[in-house]
Amino acid sequence: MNNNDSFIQKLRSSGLKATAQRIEICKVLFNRDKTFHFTIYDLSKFLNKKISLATIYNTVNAFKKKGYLKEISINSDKSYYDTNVSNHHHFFNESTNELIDLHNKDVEKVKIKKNIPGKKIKSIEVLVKIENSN
Amino acid sequence: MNNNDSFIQKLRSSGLKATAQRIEICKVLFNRDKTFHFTIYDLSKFLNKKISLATIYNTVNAFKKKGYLKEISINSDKSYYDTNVSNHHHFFNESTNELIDLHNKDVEKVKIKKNIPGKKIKSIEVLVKIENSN
DNA sequence: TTTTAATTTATAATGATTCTAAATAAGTGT
DNA sequence: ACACTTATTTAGAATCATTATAAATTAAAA
Repeated sequence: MNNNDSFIQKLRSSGLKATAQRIEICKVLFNRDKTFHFTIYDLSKFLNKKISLATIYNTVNAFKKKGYLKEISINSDKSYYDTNVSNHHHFFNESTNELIDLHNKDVEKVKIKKNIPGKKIKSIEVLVKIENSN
Repeated sequence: MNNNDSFIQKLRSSGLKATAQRIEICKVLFNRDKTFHFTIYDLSKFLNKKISLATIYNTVNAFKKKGYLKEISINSDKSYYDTNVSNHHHFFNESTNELIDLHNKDVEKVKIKKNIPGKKIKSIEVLVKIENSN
């Protein structure tokens, strides 16, 4: 089974049609050793005008809904996404607007001593903002 | 010293001219018992069309730069601000898009076991996403 | 009071994202 | 292989938050 086939399976198994565009996007996003942090603009540059911007948005939103991508919470004018959908955290380099993974093992378990009645915790996200230390 | 005077002092002491608009905005933001979480849209509703939207943006940005307001990191189409500029964290109710303070004393100290060479940590923010538990 | 620079403002511009609706293509059944 | 149904793609328009512009106003200093 080659790479494309695995993407086709992945797409079909979640009820998405395996279109050429989605497979192309899968290749950019998931054929990687390390996790990929990106904006729509970043992704569109990788795709090099081969795919319409509307489709890129549609696909990223679809993948997010299916749990293949995760949106990262930072205050920015644009959305950042992460191919690492497991539980983990981030450094955000405010000098370069760059994200760096911060694995769970590198953060001592975050313990919340307050609970909100009638609500349950969905996720706990730690964002460590960093800057040049000179 | 009445309230306005204290705002005038506050503004002047940080090199901002004490304009009627800024004093009006100070009253909305800082005459409160509890901290105030808001968007520009929220604030403009409180000000009830008395002040131009451009001025509201300018002022919020100026106050943020001076450290009177803090921007909160959540992935949203708009920016959220907080009148509590001390070190603390947040719950974000995903059902209602509402923010709730999570004081430092209610979070066990977040310990980061990884450091990025040449960078220093500027802030550590914890965002606890919650939803209805039924 | 005069002066100067900061501020306010309406409006235009920008940029990210979503919407629209027509054309295309995937997957299903024959 | 073929037709059918429905999802998807797409260009372009629309929307929404935010910033820029540039002329009029005003605060604060001289």
